[in-house]
Amino acid sequence: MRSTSSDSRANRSPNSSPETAVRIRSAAIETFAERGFAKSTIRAIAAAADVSPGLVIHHFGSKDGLRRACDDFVFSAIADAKAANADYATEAVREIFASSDMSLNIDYLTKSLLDPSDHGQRYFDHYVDLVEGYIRHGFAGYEFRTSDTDVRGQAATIAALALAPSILGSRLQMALGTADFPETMSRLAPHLYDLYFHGVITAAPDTASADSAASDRTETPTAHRTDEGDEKR
Amino acid sequence: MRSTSSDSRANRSPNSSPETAVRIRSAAIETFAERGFAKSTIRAIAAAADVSPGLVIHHFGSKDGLRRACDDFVFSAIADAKAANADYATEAVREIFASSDMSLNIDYLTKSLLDPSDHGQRYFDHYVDLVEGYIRHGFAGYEFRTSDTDVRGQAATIAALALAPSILGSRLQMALGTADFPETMSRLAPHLYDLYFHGVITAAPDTASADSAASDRTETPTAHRTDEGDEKR
DNA sequence: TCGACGATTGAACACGCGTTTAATATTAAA
DNA sequence: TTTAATATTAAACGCGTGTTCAATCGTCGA
Repeated sequence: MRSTSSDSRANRSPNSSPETAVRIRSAAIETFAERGFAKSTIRAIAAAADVSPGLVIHHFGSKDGLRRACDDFVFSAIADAKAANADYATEAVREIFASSDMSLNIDYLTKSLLDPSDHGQRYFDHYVDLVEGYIRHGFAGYEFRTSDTDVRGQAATIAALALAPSILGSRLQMALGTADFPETMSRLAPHLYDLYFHGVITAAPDTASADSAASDRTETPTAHRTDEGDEKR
Repeated sequence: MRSTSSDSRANRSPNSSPETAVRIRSAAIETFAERGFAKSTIRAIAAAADVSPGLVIHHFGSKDGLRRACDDFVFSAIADAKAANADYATEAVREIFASSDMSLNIDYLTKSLLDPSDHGQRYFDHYVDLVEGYIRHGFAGYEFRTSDTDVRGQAATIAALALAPSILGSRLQMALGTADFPETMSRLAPHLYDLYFHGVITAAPDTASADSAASDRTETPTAHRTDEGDEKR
């Protein structure tokens, strides 16, 4: 339980403590972003930061402590970026997270979303908030159809779908034969554009074929439905 | 610790290999579906199947062998279900996978999609094929807008988005306060319905506000864009 | 009857993991 | 200079993992 990072009292420590701690944290963020938390080993992170495994523990207390430090850093980095871009935002939705070093943070958060961590949930909730704000008040000139009865559910839906390309990035890349993630995204872009502007379904079987722009239903003929009966989950 | 349920010792003949192997595989599929491959231990699977860890290896060679057996079984189970439902299909897209025991398989494949396994990719490719077929020829009375230039990319896009609710099921459940996955899905359903039928964006900033139903673009003002510059991935 | 073979098990092995520990190096304060 | 405190490391500890191994049990063909 060393108090770390922010040194307790006036000590520019003998060696290079803060600098080294930052280097370890950076290596950890990269490793976590690439392999996920569970598959990342302290030894690998230590090697990437060119220090001993013991030093990682010394500075962050434990692997979970390291994770918390990374979570905090990434989260506030994104919050800062959001604040900075809030004004002259020129593109929509996730475009806020578009700067070069932000893609690393996105990878990190995407991985964080996939293993059951509190921070991952916190990030997802925050992201839903963000989308809800966009839906309600627009974003960068774009305006959104707003659900009459359940904007929160609408925001959660859009948020989940919007994260899919990042989460399935490597699968999409393989399926489409694209070289890297940006290329994959520009391949998807026109279809996302179409979907968000016009939808994809043009005709329903028999019922409800001509309900033009009515929002919100609770039970529908369901153009897209998922599991029905199941046990756990 | 060997407890009741299905007796294995007494009347069961010495060689109950096929039945036992099936029981192990079933336990493995459940465990993998719930916790993912990496976090599932052979000991846990063996306990769930009421056998010793060694027997799991004896029947399947290794943990990877067990995984392969599970992959094959789930994949062909889904293929069979698809073939069976191919005719009187009544709902769209993933609805084929809607029977009670199929939700387990979906969980399994969803997990398989998230860690880098060959079978996960194979499943994703297959799923894109499926969606592409629906887009081209319709499904159960639904008709889809078809991209002029890149149906494959369109199918991959829709496929990825369609998987998002399953992948992020627990996150959505927490964010919305829903009780279980079916409830979560019925919360999302109307918004998915709206999105797939009509889209969500109603007005763009300045450019391209009145292109009504034009499909396919290669560069757009991008209602939904993602990362731009990044290094790895 | 009897031997052989496969199913099955409990114990143990080898390994990688997060973490601990004892020792050393380095520096600020006295 | 001395002293105290921190940074840092190499080695080892404890644990959980996948897997191996020798032994046991039950069945079946001879």
